[in-house]
Amino acid sequence: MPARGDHDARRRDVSEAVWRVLAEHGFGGLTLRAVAAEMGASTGLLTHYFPNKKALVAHALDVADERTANRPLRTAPPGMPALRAALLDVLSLTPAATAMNRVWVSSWDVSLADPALASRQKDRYDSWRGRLRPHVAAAVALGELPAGSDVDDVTASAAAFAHGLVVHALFDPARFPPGRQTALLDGFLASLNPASPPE
Amino acid sequence: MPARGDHDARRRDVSEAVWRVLAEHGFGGLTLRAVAAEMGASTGLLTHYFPNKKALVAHALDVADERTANRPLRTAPPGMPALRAALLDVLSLTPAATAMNRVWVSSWDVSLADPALASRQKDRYDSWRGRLRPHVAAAVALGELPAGSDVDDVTASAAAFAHGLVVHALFDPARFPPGRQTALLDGFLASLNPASPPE
DNA sequence: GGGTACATACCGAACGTTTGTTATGTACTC
DNA sequence: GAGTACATAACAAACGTTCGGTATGTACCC
Repeated sequence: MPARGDHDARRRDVSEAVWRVLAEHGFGGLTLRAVAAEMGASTGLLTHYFPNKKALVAHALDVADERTANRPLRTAPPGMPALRAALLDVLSLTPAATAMNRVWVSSWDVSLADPALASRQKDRYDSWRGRLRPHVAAAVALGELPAGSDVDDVTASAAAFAHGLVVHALFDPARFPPGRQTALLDGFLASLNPASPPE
Repeated sequence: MPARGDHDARRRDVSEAVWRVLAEHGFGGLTLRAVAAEMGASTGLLTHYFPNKKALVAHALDVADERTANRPLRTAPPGMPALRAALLDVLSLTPAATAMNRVWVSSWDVSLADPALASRQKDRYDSWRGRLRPHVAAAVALGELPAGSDVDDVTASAAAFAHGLVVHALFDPARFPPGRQTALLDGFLASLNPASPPE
């Protein structure tokens, strides 16, 4: 029996079961019974920790977001290498990352349908771009990007490119293996600096 | 009452009602009764034309795909202008295009969960890149892109960029109004050619 | 330290609703 | 009258949610 006071830990356990169900069956297969079965518990447990299904989903996305933020990130020198590393962290280069991306892409449906979730999703990508931005700014300062570059525009472009690549790789993993994803990203980053030769 | 023999037309009517429901409530809100109500009919009509819900959804996606292919496209000179036009056709520059993209993004959840739909979606994006590719090849031939460019890579990058932009614009339309989407796309296309100055 | 009081954690069943699907009925066309 | 094109009604299954019940803790009193 779990000791008292690990209420939050239990909620996290539930959220991870939610995550596992989503990774396998998508939102269409996400039911309270499926989640309960996934963690070997009853639906009573779920309702004990969450007022309703919507709250359960929202918390699962929050937990995943937090785990994404706290996972071991690639380290790289400031400027372009750091930007590259941050974007590589997002691509589907490992099975775990692929499963994660699969769920995030799936979540876009419910997020678009529910204003509250949509707002949260907007904030998420907003803050992601906010974390990318300093790297772009550093790259400009270091002369790795043209002096006239609009930092916000470059950041938004890089974010869009990475997310688009995630989607295409999810549907056609054979055509977008990790090596090609990396190569495409490198090509994109290289093209941002007109001075560098395409080697 | 519809005349006899327009069986396919009626199926298309149904699919467009499906589309409208999806645009407003996502797949979580897609029920046979909702579709029937949307077109002022009964569920009996739906089952008369489709064996089950899955077939109904699949056909709706096919019809939308066909409509996407046959819609009035921008015309532009071969090479980069044509590529730009083709990508602009995909962005959320009008309310209609936004609604369309919203549904496509939503469909990614079910598509990822169902192997049959996933395969179809893969083919769709495959053929889309196939339609983009000639423009890239023409741009290389015309000297608008570096002679050494890998046509497939550039095509894939452009497709990914556009789709990523679609997603970000859907969640944060205020930050990605049509003008900025166009500007970001132009910036991306300009960066593909190292020779052109950033004006 | 035993006994009472109460909160927490969870199960398992039940509730009412909604779902996709099927069956039946009706009107119109050829 | 056979067949198409629907509406209407009914179906069982599955859904989210509610709820009574039980087990297990902690807190306090004597």
